[in-house]
Amino acid sequence: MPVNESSAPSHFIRNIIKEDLRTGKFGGRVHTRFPPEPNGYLHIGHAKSICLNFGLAEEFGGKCNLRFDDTNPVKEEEEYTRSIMEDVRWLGFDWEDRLYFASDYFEQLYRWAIELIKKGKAYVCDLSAEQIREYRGTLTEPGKESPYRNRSVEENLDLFERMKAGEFPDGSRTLRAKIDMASPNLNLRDPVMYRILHATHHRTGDKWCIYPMYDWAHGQSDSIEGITHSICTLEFEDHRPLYDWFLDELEVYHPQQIEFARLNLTYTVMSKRMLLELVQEGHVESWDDPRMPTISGLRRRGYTPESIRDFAERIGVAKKESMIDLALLEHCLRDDLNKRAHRVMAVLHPLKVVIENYPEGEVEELDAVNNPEDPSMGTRKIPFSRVLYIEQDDFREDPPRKYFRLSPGKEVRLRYAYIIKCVDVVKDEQGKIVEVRCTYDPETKSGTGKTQRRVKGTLHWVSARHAFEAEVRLYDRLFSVPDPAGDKEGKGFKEFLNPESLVTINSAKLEPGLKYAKPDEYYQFERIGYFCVDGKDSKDGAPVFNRTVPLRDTWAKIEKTAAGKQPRGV
RNA sequence: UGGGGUGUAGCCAAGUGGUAAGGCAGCGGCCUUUGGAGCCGCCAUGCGGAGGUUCGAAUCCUCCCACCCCAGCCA
Repeated sequence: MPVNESSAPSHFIRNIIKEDLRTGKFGGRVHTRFPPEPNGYLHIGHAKSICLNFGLAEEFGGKCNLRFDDTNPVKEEEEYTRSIMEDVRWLGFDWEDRLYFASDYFEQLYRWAIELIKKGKAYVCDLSAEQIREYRGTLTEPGKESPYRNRSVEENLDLFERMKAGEFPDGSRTLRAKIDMASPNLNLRDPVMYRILHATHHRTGDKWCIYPMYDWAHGQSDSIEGITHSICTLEFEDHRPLYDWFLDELEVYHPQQIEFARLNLTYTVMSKRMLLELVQEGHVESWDDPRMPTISGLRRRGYTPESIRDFAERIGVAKKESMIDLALLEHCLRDDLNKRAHRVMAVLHPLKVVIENYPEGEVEELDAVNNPEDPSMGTRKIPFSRVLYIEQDDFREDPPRKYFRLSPGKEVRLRYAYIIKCVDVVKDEQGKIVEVRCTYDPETKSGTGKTQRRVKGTLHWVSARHAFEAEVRLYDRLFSVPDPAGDKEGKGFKEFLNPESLVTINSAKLEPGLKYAKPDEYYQFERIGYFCVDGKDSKDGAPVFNRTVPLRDTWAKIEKTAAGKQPRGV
């Protein structure tokens, strides 16, 4: 066991495990499981659970299983199990040889059901779905017992056998646990254990036409696998008495269910239903659209597994329902990317700059550092010439106070190159600035140490002749309000979609080396943000760049507050 | 007016009777050839509320309030 466990912040589940280890409750074992239903793609909320389950096992020298909770054939697909395995692996976790499916236990579950019938603890019920609902009672009134509740063991055995044999149509009968129709906990009012579903299961095919319900399958699956701590979300708290009831009646190994609050993130929705809607109605391109909070979406957006794991650690684990600020996720991302991203220069909104006193036709190869945070990443050469592009935002004809960038008569440094001075501005007929004329000071070349002159601003740039043009996609939050799912007077979450969540730049000017950028590489476009190569739409020699997250922009903040205080603009 | 949960800063979150950790956000400042990064500092006389016990209460007791979950043959 790692000795550094104290370095991890404590949370209640970790405390429970430490206590169980101390008292020897499970013989010193820690065995968890991540149990997704293969009916959709994994999202950042699942990542919290994955990190918790696999992380705890790792921390205490235990094991964590990957188990698909595939008890409902009508909703589940092979495609989802594929993507789920890919996502868990990408996050950096390994279930080794412990890949399981609840459907692997159908036979055992069936035998256990017969056992309960024989004990008089389960019965076949002929009530329809609607009748079951009526008989269940309400939150404040007890339910009524089903007229089929007291069938003989023999009749139950016979009927159940015939249910399995396919003699009855869907919905005609169920197998129910005989518990207490007057229980204040509705889950204990004779819950359904099996329903008839003549559907083809993605793994068991047509072998079964009765399928176990979640409550009947989950605890027993945990038991079979020898799980010690069965961690799930808060809404299952009311199910725990049932979880315990089945295990106790069966007199089998009994894991401990522990519930924690699921993740909610500002400016996003997390329900599978809503995410599915976004995909099906075309509000996003697909499940892995870079604006989606899915693991595959985050991956395509340029998130690193490390940043997500760091995030999962920092948000903590508790029973309080919370809404985490997206800014924290972005902080974790930038924190990681800052250390690993390869710095490059890219001009998104080009403005031509001509250096009047720089010789026509001359080209210099300048040295640029690949990552100031990590010298081992080395340096590269970038071409400099007479005509360049700078960012339109980096020039203002009439600069506001504290504007450190270029403006008429002012000096600025070109990163890794020279200090230049703006001497003229060229406009078109509409008065739009189309070109800036400058002069450069040859004595100020970067790295020569010939001058001690300092200027306030440093701009990124790209040599016009050498620029490589590529498509750049600027992604932003998908929703424009912090809690799109928390309906403001009945408005649906889709009314809050951010119309500017994707802005495409067709031909940004990039430094030439970027032509060979590949997916899985992390870049920082200096002074702009972190970018990655889109894994789907890029081609060899024609990469498409996705903005992962912008750099923090102090100047934008200053301008914004200034605009707020003095609403006279410009 | 059933049952199960949860309330500590703008957002998370430690703390479990000895006088409110930490992170994010925010705000100052330093530094800087990225207005990035980094560094320094500030940010709860207060822990949902009211009583009570105690030398001492976020922690114990009583009552109250607010919010979330449960009436699928979904998970």
